[in-house]
Amino acid sequence: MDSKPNIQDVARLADVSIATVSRVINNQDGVRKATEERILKAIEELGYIRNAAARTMKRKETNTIGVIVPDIKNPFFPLVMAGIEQKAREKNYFTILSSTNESPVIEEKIVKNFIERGVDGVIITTADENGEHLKLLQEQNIPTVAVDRSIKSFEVDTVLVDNVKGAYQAVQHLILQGHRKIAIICGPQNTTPGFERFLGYKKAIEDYNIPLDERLVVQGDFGEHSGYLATRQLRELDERPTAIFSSNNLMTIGCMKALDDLNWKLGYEVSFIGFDDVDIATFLNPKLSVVARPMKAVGEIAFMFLHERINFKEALPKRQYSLPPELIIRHSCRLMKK
Amino acid sequence: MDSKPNIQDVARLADVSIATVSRVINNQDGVRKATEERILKAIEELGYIRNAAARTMKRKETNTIGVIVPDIKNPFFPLVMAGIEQKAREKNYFTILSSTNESPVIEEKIVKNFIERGVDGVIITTADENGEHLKLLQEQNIPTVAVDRSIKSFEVDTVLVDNVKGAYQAVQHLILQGHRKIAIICGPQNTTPGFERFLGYKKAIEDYNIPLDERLVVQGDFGEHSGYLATRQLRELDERPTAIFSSNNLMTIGCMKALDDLNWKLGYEVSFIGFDDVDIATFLNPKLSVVARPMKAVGEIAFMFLHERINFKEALPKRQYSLPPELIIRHSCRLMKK
DNA sequence: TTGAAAGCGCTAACAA
DNA sequence: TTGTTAGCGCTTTCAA
Repeated sequence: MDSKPNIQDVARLADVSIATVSRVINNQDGVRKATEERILKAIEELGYIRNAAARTMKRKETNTIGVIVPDIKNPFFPLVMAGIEQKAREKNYFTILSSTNESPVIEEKIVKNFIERGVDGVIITTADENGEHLKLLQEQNIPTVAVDRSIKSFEVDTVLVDNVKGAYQAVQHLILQGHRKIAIICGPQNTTPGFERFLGYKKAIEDYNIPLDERLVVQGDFGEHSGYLATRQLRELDERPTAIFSSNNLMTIGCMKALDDLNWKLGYEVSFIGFDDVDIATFLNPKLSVVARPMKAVGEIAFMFLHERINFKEALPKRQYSLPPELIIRHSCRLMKK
Repeated sequence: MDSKPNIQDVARLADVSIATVSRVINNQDGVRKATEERILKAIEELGYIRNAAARTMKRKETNTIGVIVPDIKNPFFPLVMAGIEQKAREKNYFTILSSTNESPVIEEKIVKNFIERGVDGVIITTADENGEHLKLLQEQNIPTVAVDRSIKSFEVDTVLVDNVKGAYQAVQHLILQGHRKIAIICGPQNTTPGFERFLGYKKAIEDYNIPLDERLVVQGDFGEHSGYLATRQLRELDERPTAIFSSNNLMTIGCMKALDDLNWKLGYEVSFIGFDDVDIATFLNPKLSVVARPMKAVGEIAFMFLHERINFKEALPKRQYSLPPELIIRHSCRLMKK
């Protein structure tokens, strides 16, 4: 067991040719039982493990998919990942995950590295939807699925949650409670989720004949701190909103911290609803109403798409799947007293 | 651009030998400027990307480390991962992550797959500390670092947080507030964190001459639901505890849900302190006191250990690093009224 | 400064 | 049922 044993060593020990050993380690038939056992024994004895690099060189496939997320610390992604991994495991695929820290530069490096490694496909939530830095995927003809954020510069299969509908429902709920001064903490408008959720907000107030008040529209960056700042800004207004809609989980957390610091009474002085369910939702008093997304299902469908794309490459037209969000009513939206 | 271009295609187009191309793509010198530019141009034109499999075959190293965690959905791990990734990126290593779902069987498969791929090392929080299923790592002489949970069956570098100390401080804090009926929600006793935190608990009450009351020791499995159940069980006691110490983050969450359901007033009727800081800690009322762990530092040190081990293999003795936890006092532990 | 060529460990086509 | 052999795409040694 000096340096790593290879297929040669096994063949020699079992007194057969390497071709026969190859058959055994690949579970092909056409090997006499006794021979197989001898080989298995040799493998065991030497502690032989097949070299994936060499195998890949011949086979041109790795049975591995790469997953790229912008921020592993955002709980949304581990949940999506769990869905991907489960389905992948069923189909005998391996999954490798990398996080870009929201940096397109790092993202590009990761993509390149994944391609070098010959992943059979990639699932990505990009740090920059314009997607120029992802052209490699297209050029190299790598099956790709976009999740949560779409890619502008070329066509890919995409799995999204219906952001417009989710935001609409949330805001509608507020309106039906009698609110008219409804603020929105927006995500970045150059991202699909940020833009579409704002769209849903606008659509809802429009449908109910509420004029859009620019002062109630505050920009955030999907980060916790921006939610905090936005909330403080809203509090400064002469005419304060009676309700707030936050566009994502992290900003919701920031918003709650601000509410607490400002002593702005959740549910009483200001109603609240957020996009994305969060851990803290049921621990607050009152409990937070939210629009929840089916993260695991997102991951599962993303993998199914990718798997089909890997196996039929050109044949399929590009698809987009939009999952319905779910409105979860708890107690943070109160009826407006007239 | 029919099938993927290789080094041959580049060489042909640039009218040089493949050796020269190889020099360029590996940034070696000894290539005339003009030649280099011609090659670069050819690479660009063809969209050439070097094949990692072929490269690995020659080089015998991948500049990649594998990370194995038991549950990607537990926020502890993404945070550790962030620390690993950051340091790895600095040293030009790539990181691939897989989650085992707490299954030693899946874990063994992942380990094997990582070895097949020739990872230069692995960082692992194992699903089964006895570690028989990890012998491969040892046999194949793969540099390995254990994180958070140790491995019994062979020696590895290990990075832990000082569980005994953390639990001791937490329980001591309770004692100094005048509590004597202090319950513990334990983790599995066959895991290092579960066992050691119980040890810290015992040590603390012993030091302060409080007899161990078996009824106040409830077993959990580190999962949320077990924390919930444990809390209900404690509530049933004739002599209820005046304080609870929970051994990890998920059980803390379960415990909080139970407190709420049982209408058992946190801080007033029962004091609480938990191992691990949690998102919800500062949103509860009163805010939760906890023992926090430096997750990112854990990841960083784990990578540093691994990196040294990769570069000096045999030379180093096995090391164990124990990080100090931090006691964060908020408001969930109240002074006992005499 | 450049090129020729050996060979890394494996799979698969073909032959026996 | 088993063996021989030609590469897969690259790095690296040696020679020019």
